[in-house]
Amino acid sequence: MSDEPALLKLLHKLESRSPLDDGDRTAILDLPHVRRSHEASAYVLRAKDRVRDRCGFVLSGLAFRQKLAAGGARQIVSLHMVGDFLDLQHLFLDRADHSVQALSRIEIVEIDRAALQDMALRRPAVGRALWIEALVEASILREWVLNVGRRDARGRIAHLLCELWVRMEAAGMEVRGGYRLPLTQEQIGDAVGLTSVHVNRTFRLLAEEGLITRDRRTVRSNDLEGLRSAAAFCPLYLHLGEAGAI
Amino acid sequence: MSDEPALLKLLHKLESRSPLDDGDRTAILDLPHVRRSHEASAYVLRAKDRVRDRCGFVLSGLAFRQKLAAGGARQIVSLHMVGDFLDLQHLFLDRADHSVQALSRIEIVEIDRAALQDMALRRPAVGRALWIEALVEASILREWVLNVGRRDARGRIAHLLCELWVRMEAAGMEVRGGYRLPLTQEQIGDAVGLTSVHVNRTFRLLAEEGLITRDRRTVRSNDLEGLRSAAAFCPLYLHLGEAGAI
DNA sequence: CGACTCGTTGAGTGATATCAAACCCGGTGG
DNA sequence: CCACCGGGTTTGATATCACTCAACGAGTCG
Repeated sequence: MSDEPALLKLLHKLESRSPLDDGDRTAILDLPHVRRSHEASAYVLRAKDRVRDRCGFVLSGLAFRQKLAAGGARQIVSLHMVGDFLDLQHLFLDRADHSVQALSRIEIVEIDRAALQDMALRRPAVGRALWIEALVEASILREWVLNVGRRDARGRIAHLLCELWVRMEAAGMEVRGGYRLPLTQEQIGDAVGLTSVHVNRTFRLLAEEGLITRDRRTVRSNDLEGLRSAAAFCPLYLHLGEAGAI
Repeated sequence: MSDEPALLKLLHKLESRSPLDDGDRTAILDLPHVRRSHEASAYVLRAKDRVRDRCGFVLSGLAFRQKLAAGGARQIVSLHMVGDFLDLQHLFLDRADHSVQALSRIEIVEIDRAALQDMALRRPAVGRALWIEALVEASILREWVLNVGRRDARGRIAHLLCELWVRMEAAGMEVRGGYRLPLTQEQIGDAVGLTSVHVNRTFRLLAEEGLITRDRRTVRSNDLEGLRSAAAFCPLYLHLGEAGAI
């Protein structure tokens, strides 16, 4: 339970994106850092604040990014899990343009921001890995714009479920025919631009179609193909196959 | 009309994001490059293609990024103008997750991709500037998710108009009480997740409210404050004040 | 002048929101 | 062990925003 494993996880993640040499590896493992955890719904970062001098990397649990519209409407703009960076999006920006919040209890490593900036700019292999991380996140944002802008309720939710399915698998989480989704229906609505009531009805619809089954907060599917086609899900945008150089 | 000015424009853009030294400047001006132009609606890059080995930087004209949903519905996920990079989003990714298309006739400089990657990874000051560019673009994407997910038609269009207003001014384009918006109403709809018919009605509504006036494809406003408040526009997400380090 | 694309408008429909109530379940305290 | 409480879920009834379909008008290009 030392914090050695924490940086190892970070190392593995980066290495999966770009080949590193020994210098890179030891530099990563030498990064000044602190382990922390947040309770569900705790803020990791608040919109409009000055960006913190530590950068979080998720070790376990889920988190999300959030923006508020006038009138208090909320939009969740991304979801994050093991192996995701929480502050890469602000690595070189000084004002937070959105909030980051824990969804469930999460554990993170906080890395010194200046040190991470330095790695990004002065260690090409690490820099490449970080670039890829940031670019993939932007790609997911584009898919979310499409999701919210051009799919109906059924497609939106099906797509969200497919995306999480694939991302969780890729992140090495336990996904065997289903997974735990610790979002309330209201939060799901905030992620896909719907009302909690309509999310509920749409879940029922998907269940009636035999595409999913639900129990508490776990979602399962015996018909993943059906779900994918309901979502018109194409995982290219997750850039999973690419290690940066093919 | 040599292409000297092209790289100078690029240089100025980068310098506005991060202070550069002489070595950076000459490296930028030495970048292998080609000047090109595209006719309106020409593709600069197609989704699912292998990413090209040149990176475009806009000198004049407008371009947009686009994704298709099943059934042919289209979503425009971003708009670009002078001083924007067209391929930064794929700088370290190998498959295009979206298409890039010219909106009006555009002029671009195409920079050798490997050379730009190299600058990003090996010239810290330039790398920082490129990071900021990419991160701001992601920030705009988050705002678009919010726009499409949580604002009504009036708010969405007002917000788009405000964003373009501010970005065009910041890019040094001529904006004096109004600007030319070379999008068809259908394209505007594709950008904000509405039908062209509804875009039309909403424009009329905004005009009736005295928030805008239209003539052909130019939009003007005598009541920018009113328009901003209709959009609940807060320009923080454009990160214009920040040079990267405050 | 005809053909086309884009903008405008009307009428009818449909998807999603809103409001409100009941229910379910886990947690807490008597 | 039961009663209660509170957040989340489920369901119904109704309202509304935005979509669809369809026609017409206006500008542009050959």
